[in-house]
Amino acid sequence: MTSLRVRFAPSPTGYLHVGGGRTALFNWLYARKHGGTFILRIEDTDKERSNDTNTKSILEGLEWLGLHWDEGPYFQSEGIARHQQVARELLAKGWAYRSFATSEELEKQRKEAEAAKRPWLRDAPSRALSIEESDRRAAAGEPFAIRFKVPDDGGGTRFEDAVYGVQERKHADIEDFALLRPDATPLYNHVVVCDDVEMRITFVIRGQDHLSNTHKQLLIYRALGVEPPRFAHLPLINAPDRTKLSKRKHGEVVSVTTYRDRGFLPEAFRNFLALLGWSAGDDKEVYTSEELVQAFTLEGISRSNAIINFSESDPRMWTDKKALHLNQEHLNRMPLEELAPKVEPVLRGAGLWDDAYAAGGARHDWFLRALGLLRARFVTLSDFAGPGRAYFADDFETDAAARDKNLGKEPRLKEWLPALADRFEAAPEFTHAALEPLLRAHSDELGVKAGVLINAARTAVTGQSVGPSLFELLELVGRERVCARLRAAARLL
RNA sequence: GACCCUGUGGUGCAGAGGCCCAGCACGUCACCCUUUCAAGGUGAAGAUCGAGGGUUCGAAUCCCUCCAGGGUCGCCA
Repeated sequence: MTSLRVRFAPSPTGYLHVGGGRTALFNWLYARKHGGTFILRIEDTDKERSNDTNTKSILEGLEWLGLHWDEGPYFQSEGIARHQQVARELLAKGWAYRSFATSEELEKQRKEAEAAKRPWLRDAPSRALSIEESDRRAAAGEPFAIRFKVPDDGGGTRFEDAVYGVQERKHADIEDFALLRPDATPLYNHVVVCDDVEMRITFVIRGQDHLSNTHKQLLIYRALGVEPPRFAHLPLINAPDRTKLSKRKHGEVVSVTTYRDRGFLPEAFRNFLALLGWSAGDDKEVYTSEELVQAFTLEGISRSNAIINFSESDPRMWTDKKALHLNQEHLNRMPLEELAPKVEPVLRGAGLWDDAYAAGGARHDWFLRALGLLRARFVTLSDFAGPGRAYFADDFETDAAARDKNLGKEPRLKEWLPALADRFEAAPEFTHAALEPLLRAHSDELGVKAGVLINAARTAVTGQSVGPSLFELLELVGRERVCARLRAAARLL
């Protein structure tokens, strides 16, 4: 009885993208739900394309997502000697053969196969070589790759995928794939099996792009005499144009760290990712992380590819609206005490942080009230430093459209605003309950609709045309700042 | 080309033969509330369930064909 072990095995040929993030998430959820071990393995066998920067950014992405691994990161490149050893064993046992065909010869073979309308399957001349002849040529220093000798027996491979169901493939449809290059460096299909065996992986959860590769890997398991793990393949995530997501084509939306940098909550992003290709079978959409772990099942994974919607031209749709919406939900449902530490780094980054806001600090309660009031209309954490800037600093910008709409149309505001400030100055207490009658009385006396003053005041005090209820916001910002801003706005008219 | 997978409103998902003249959410639109709104409330539009054939008393759900999209076929991962 071995315990459940799953792994996420990205190759560091790029940063962590959303598809990878989701694969990692599903592995993590599965492990968490069943008390298994979640392993991280970096597949860096392709030295040409792998680099440390990418590895770092993948780890960063996973950390931000909160997908903590129990073991690793292991680096595939560290096991090369073992991979080579296994390949030599396979060769010795007759499960593989030396493929002496040069690149040119292979290309020729493939062209001939194509011309004959047959798929290329084997390096037939090499495969037909006697062991003695093969040994002799190898000893003579002739370069060769090692290829798996797919049985010629009319049989096939079969496995039951947890998502896609029973999968069968005839040996006659599987080509003799290479295990080792002529320089003895190992290739993907071989390495994955070696490492999954070495790490005693019991369940492989990965992208659907590996579905057909699985048959090759099964062949290796069989040759090795090792019981293969179970498999679950995940549908792919595509771009709105239905093509594969790529940074070149689709830009930053595909990178997990973009979501971090744009003020996403990791739990919200996990929630979004989980819903891309999975559902509990009901209509529930907003999940806390605990609920997600509870509800997650492989059976709920769908087989069709999902599309992540976004638009390069519309900044409000820089990523999927659903993701944004989910973030807003999480932002608004989260206890304020939990939200506060998440907003802190954002404010720090914008130079808006005050240590008095911290838990136990003099202004902590005020800070929580501010977050509570502001978040109803905010979507991401970044909003606190953007449209929310005026609540934390005096050097905020006034939105041009807001100024035109609320301050620019009524010239008499030049007098009305300072007069309002005078009234506020004299108010016995600066609370929303006390402020509202004051403003309304003021507008009555002036014979204008309260809305004119209310909207002008909102823009003067916060720089925005939208925001929380004015009187609550005034109370929050405080008498001194409010009055100063009302007068300053009037001076600029 | 070969092999494999998929196909429910714009998007993400429900739906596992009758409860579906198809549900939820996002988005869109309208209205209400109101001091604003990218907030809240209410409501509307939007799907001949890829197409065509079957099976069945009855199909989005089962079968066949076709079409479309995706994946794999590398001495990439």
